[in-house]
Amino acid sequence: MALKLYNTATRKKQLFHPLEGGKIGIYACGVTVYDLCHIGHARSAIVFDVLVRYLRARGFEVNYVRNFTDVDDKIIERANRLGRSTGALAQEFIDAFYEDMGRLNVLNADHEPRATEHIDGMIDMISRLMDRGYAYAEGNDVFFSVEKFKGYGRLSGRKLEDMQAGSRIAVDEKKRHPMDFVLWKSAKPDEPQWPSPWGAGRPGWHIECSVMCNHYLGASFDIHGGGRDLLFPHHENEMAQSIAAMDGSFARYWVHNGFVTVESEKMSKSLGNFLTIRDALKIYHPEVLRLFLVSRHYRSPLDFSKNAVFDLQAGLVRIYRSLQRLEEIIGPYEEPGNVSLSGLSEDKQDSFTEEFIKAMDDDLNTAAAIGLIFDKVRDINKIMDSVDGAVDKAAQSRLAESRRQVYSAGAVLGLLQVSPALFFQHLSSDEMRLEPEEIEKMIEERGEARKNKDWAKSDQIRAELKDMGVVLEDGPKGTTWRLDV
RNA sequence: GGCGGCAUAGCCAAGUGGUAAGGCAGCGGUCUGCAAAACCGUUAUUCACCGGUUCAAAUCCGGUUGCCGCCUCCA
Repeated sequence: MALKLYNTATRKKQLFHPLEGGKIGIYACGVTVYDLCHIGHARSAIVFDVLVRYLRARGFEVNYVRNFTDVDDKIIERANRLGRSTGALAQEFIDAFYEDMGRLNVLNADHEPRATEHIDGMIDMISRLMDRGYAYAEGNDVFFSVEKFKGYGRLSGRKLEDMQAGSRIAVDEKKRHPMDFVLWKSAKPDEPQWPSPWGAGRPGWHIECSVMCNHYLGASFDIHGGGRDLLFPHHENEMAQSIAAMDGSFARYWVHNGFVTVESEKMSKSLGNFLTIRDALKIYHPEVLRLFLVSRHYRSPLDFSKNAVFDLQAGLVRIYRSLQRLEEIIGPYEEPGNVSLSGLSEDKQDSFTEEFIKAMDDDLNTAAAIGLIFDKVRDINKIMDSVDGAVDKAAQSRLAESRRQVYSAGAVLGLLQVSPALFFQHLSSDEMRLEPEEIEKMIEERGEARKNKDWAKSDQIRAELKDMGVVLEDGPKGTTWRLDV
């Protein structure tokens, strides 16, 4: 079995073969830094994070590039409105991006270029397009001529003649064809600008990604990703201008993630159903949110609802509870430096790793992969139930192996990254101001009552603790307590 | 108007030709003084609807209905 990815360009799942041996170049469109990221940005970032983690676990050497668009109409507009520089505004939201994505366990890319760092490259590429006859200057603006590029529209599956350019927005009359798009915009007062052969100005949106792809990954590279909505016009345009300028094939596989909707509607500021990562994390544990975002296949729309997220939380709690119980039996988990899924199946009877790989190989079927983790957790619980008390060597090694599998799978998904104790602590961090000594004292008191078979008193103490958010569990080794989550 | 996607139990969600994963919730049981947790069993004769192909279809084909996305900045 080998990795199959759905390639938007061919509209099929295809076997993935890297351009060059064990090396893979991936470019994912990042964010425009004019505001906080929402959970849709989180989903996209997490999808490619999982892809990169998985490819690395399979032994590939991945060169992952993710950009920041730091010059753009919206940034300029907002900066002007706030009376701030675009640079400072962009930096603020880049910092916020790292903070929010970091909390969600999204790893940094290998290269995280900003558009403004590649202005020279953009001018070079635009010049090449001019030289090759794909671009024309009109005043101080430069446009890409879509009619000159054979196959324009092929990626997104549309024909020039079918598109209703300007149906919702007036077409710039300087364009020779309504679908022509801007490569270089002439400078306006109070806007960032750079000198160019066509006069001072700033780049159009699409050219930055073309240039950065080319700079870090070359004229042909393996995977280009982004949200479904970027397919057109952004990716179509990126591809057209890149191939027109550099030849090559540009991206060989196009991977697009589906949207997060809220109450079945796309998030948008105008609808007011816009949920930032930051706000979501006030309600949900980061891993709960991350689990939710990978619980559905990445290409499907994902509808965000509080109930759905809390249902998943209950599942994650169950996993962590098992891991916690496991620590009591075989000690804390020692994390290996690198996660590797190659050659993991020492036990031929146990197909967990094979099945996990099979699921992930099938166009990153994270939903199926999560199902396997739950199956494995049940196995672990079963073993723990059966050995309660006396753990022999065989059971111990089976438990340790199972746990390693769960954690390896978790690491590929970017989950199970904290200790069970920490997870539960964070999950119930509603500042209950609990005094462990006080709780222990009450448990001791209840223990006395139980010894005297004073069930009324015992149950009353338990009820009091329950009101405080503490759940008791009477086991063979005595009573333990945990926070109610 | 053009293009594309989706429809699986009370809810969430895998499954793309071989007889319905998993999670949540529910019910019954084991354990427990009672609980909690865990485990076991159970919950869709059926995959929006109607036709067709096939020995065999949730899966393929045609049609119908409903929902959604893109065509404008957007993850």
